[in-house]
Amino acid sequence: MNHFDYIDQQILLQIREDARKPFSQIAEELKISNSLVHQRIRKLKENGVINKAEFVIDEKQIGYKTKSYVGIRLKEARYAKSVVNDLAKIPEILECNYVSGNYALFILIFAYDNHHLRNILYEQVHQIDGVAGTDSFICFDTNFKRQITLESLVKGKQI
Amino acid sequence: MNHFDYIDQQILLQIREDARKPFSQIAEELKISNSLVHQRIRKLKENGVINKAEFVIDEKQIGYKTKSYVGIRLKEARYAKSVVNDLAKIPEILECNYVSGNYALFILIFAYDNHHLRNILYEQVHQIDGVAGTDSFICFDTNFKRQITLESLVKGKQI
DNA sequence: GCTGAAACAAGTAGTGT
DNA sequence: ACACTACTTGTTTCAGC
Repeated sequence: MNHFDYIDQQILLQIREDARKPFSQIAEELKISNSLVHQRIRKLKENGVINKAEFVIDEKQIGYKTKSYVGIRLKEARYAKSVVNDLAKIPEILECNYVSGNYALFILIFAYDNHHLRNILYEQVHQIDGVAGTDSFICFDTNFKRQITLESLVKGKQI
Repeated sequence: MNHFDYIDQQILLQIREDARKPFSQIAEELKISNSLVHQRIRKLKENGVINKAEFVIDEKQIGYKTKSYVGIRLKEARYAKSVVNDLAKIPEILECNYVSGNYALFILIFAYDNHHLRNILYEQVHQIDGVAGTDSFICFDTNFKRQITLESLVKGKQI
């Protein structure tokens, strides 16, 4: 487990909201040198706390209007690995997890519309060897979507 | 619906993978001026296609080991709005959607461990007025997690 | 572990085609 | 819609505390 101090926490809070924020500006606000900001960010990368900076694309704006979570049941548990492999080939599936409960796998799909979603499920997912059935949870609206809190992050003294 | 050309597509492909990639470098690779890169990105922002750049934080590295999707059933549909309001106050809930199917709401929770998850569900979520019950889909492993494909984005000629 | 200065690279804005 | 130039700003490295 990593150790974070107040500076690390503050840097993380800022860059996760704006990955293009100038390091020099962060330095100014925290009243530290910009080389220190640089150093800390390098260490956070080395420790795998942050990996990459991404511009967030609004899926709706580029035509993907239907978002749906889908639970997948398998004929037998041993199919899991090969099913995951086949699911990975479908570009509209953005996330795939092994889960507890009624389903073996739980995936996230973005499709152009409901019809497109239906096609992906019936013509692609259901054709995969080992898939017994699926249940869809189509998202009518996303009420909120946010990043994890960092308030509890600082183990040391907060200056 | 927006119109995208080859340049827009290429810029999006690059900055969504590395939001800190110098615009001048993108310009060089696409053999255009860096002011054009700048212009295009400004337009993509104006159109809401991209909104912000975020550094991706690895939740596991900062102590959140348990990821779980949770379906929520309500006593009556009319509770939906106030329940969403109360869910938003729980910081470990990172996403909340209205969905079709067996559940009214579908949320994503990150907790320190299974015990912490149990506490959040029993002591917080289940106490909310209108919540009838929940089903948890704890993620044992995330096989993949990726961004949407942009191959189909270009409506015009690809040079 | 941190700062400060200096060399270098990138972002920005205005002008012209 | 795009490129070019001049100007401003940010990044990065390294010697020194």
